[in-house]
Parts: sequence; structure tokens; C-alpha cells
Amino acid sequence: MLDVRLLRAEPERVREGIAAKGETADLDRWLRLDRERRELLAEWERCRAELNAGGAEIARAKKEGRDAAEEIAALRAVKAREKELKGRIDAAETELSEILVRIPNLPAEDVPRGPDESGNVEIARWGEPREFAFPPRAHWDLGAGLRILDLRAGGEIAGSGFPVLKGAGARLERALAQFMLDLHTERHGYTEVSPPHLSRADPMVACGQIPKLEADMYRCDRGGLYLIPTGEVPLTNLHRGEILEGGRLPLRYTTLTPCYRREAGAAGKDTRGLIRVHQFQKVELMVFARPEESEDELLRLRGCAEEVLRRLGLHYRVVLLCTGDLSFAGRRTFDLEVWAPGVGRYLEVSSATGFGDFQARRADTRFRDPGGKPRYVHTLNGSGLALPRTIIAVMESYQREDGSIDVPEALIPYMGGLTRIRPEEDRHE
RNA sequence: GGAGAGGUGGCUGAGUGGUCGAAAGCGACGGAUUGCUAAUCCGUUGAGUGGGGACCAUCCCUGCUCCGAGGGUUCGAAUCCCUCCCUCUCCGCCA
Repeated sequence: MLDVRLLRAEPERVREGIAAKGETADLDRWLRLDRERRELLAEWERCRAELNAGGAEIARAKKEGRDAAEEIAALRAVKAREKELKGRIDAAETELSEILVRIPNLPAEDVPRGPDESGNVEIARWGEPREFAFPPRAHWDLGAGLRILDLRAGGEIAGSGFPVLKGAGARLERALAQFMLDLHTERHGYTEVSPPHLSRADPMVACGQIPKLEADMYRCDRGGLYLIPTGEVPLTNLHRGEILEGGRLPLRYTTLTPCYRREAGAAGKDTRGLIRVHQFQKVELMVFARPEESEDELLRLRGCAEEVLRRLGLHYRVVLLCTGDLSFAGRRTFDLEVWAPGVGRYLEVSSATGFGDFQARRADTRFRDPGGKPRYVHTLNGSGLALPRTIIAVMESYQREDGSIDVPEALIPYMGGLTRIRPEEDRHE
């Protein structure tokens, strides 16, 4: 949610921001309705003041034992007028908020302009793509050969886009998650959280998932709860309606959750294997920060996510998203893209995003500054990291010619000492 | 799932239709005092939004809204009615 004062004071800036993100919210209608509402509100408040004063007068009269029938009759007319005004105000407010939730956050000033991902800018690169003396295979081939990835079985259970990991594959996923959580909690100062994986609509709205991405969400028939598309949803709403003590900031949280995404319209495009799936595990990083420290915190958070890739020895690049590729609620986003030699592409494994106070305004999360005044916090988050694509990068980067996969050194303790993944034996009882 | 109790300001907790935005305590902040790592006393202390004033930041005056959320009754509601949400207790069920 943008500050409505910004909409009134600098509509041109907001209009540019909407256009830069390729959105179509009707700012003009909002401005017109806002003006109308405020005029009505002024009149309504005069009515209220009259009613309040009259009420006090009646109370006084009753106390003194006087009859107040005359005053009461007079107020009845004012009351009718008040009611009518209130109705018009309510109608205006309903429409105002419908427009407002569709107005995206403004991109930070220095974000490159661009229509879509073609306008993104690579700003950093770490390591080198691994060289192979043989043509590296894609993870789906490696996974099938090792019997650690079963796409067909997942399809039978839930449909395509729901892969099954088995044996060392499942273990690899668990090892990676464990490794990431230990790193973030023990070295990076994040507090681990185990949150609900279903959410009401409001927390989704706070994150900017609804209304824009509602069609991308799974929802339960009974109860109407949404399956979270990312751990960002529960974490960002952890302090809903609270005024935090300024001294506690920044608050850093991490969580491992499943993520559910319908990925409507994405079928058939870059979706093979584990590249794009409907359910996946992800370690999320989330920070509540003071406004003045949030830019630094974003870089720090990005660094925490990068550290995972470095320790795994995976080559990656950092991309600064342009305006057209920024998410609805984001001000600035750095994507971390890991190199997957088998599929020959960089895959996004994390989006470190600063939201300013956009989400905090919707989630009503504030803090007290040294002067004691409540102010909205800044929120930021990023993956640390998404598991399927990290698995892809590990499998494809550490593959050998015989189809086996070396376990990255950092993961060996988490794999129970296993140093190399060889074809899985089916174990029968 | 069934029955009951309850949701009030940073916290605890009074308040059952009329100067209640709301007692009291705690905490916090400011001040006073005291030489013994603290006590005592005094004062201030919810949020949002609009208007006016001022050495227009840190201020002052003032209107309106907010006592879980949303409706309703009434001249007037924290207080009465309805719906929903949440918490707690007991029972049932259950990993």
C-alpha cells in the first residue's frame, strides 16, 4: 500500500511508477473519489459534532431532571442527514480501497527502466561455470539414472509439476535445507520459525500476492484458506497490528516451508524436470528493519543468500531487476541466478527484495522511533534458497561421466558422510 | 466437532446505555530528593485523521474516528442485539 498522501501530493510520480511496472490502476478515478470523499467527510464530521454536542446537552438535562424531548426531536433530523452522508462515504471508501490495492509499490529511483526481464542488469558474478570433458547431462536424466528423481510417480499422485524425490535425492533435499537453516541461524543471526502453511486472504494482500496473483494460488474448498506460495507470507505477517520496540530492530527470521504455486499459464515453457514445479521447499529469509537501515539490510540479506551458493561451490550471477520485471510490491530486487550446466541456463534461486513500507502499511506493522512516535517498519526478504533449483545446480555441476554425483563438501556431514551418489537400489522388505 | 468463559490503551486489569478515550496498577519518559549500586515523591504517557496557530523540525489549540472485526437499535454504546474471527477451560476426536 502506498501512502495516500503521496498519491495526493505527487500523482505524476505515482502514475509513472504504475506505468513503469506495467500496471493499469485507475489513479485518476482514485483522485476524484478521494476529493469527493473528503468533502463528504468534512460535512459528516460537522454532523457528528452537532450530534455529540446535542447528546451532551441531553445528558445534562436528564441529570437535572429536565425534559429533553425537544432536543431529541431536533437531533433526529441531524441524525438522518448523518446517516445518508455516511452511506455515501462508505461507498466511496470501498471503491477507493479497491483501486488502492491494485496500485503497485514504486520502484526505487535508481532501478533501471525496462519493459521486462530483457532490461535486467547483471551486476556481479561469482565463480566459473564448471568445465566438463563430456557433454553434461540434465538433472532429469541424471535423476532417472540414479533413481532419485521420479517425475512419473509424482504425476500419478498429484499431476505434472509435482515431482517425487527418492533415496539420496530426498536426502539431498533435506541435507540442503538443514545446511541452509544452520548457516542462517548460527552464522547470520536469523531466528528460525515454523509457521502455518495456509493463510487467510489478508496476509496475502499484505504481501501483494492478492489481488494480482490470486489466480496463481491454491485455495482450500473448505474454509477458503490459501496454500502459501512462499514463506514470505507467514513471516511478513508475523507482527501484524503490532508496534515493535525500536530497539528490537532489525528482526531477522528464517523458515523452511513448502510453497504452492499453480503457475497458471506457464505450462510447457521451461518447466521440465525440477525447473518449475507446483510444490517445492524453500528456505526464506525475512527482515523487519528501520527505514534508514533497510538498504544496508537488503545487501546483507543478499549476501546471506549468496553465502549458501559459495559454500556449495556453485557458480552464480547477481541480476538487478528492471522496473518491468519487479514484483508488484517490490522497490528493488536482486535475483541470484545459479548456473545449471546440464540445462545450460542460469536459474533464479533467490530474489532479494526491499519493499520499503509498502507491505508494513498493509500488515500494520510499526515501530517506535527514539522520539516515541510509531512509524512503519521496512520489510525485505529473499530466498535462502529455493531447493529444487539448488538441487538441479548441485546435480548438474557435480556430475561425473558415469552419471554419479559427487556430494559437495559442505553437504557431506548432512548426507550422513556420503560422498558420492550412485544408482539407488530399490529396497524391498 | 460439542459446551462454557472471555476479547478494553506497551502490559495487567476496572468499567453494563449519557461529560469514558476510558479507573487503578505496572512499565516507560521527565523532574525533585537522597552518598551507599536502589528507594521515595511529583508530573507526563494510546493510535489514526482533518482544521487553525506558533520562534511553521521537537510545539500549542481544536474537530472527528477507534474499547477483536463488521452490521443493527438509540438523540446518545466499551456498555444492548445480530454475524464473524480469535483466545482460554472442559468434553469428544486424533498425528
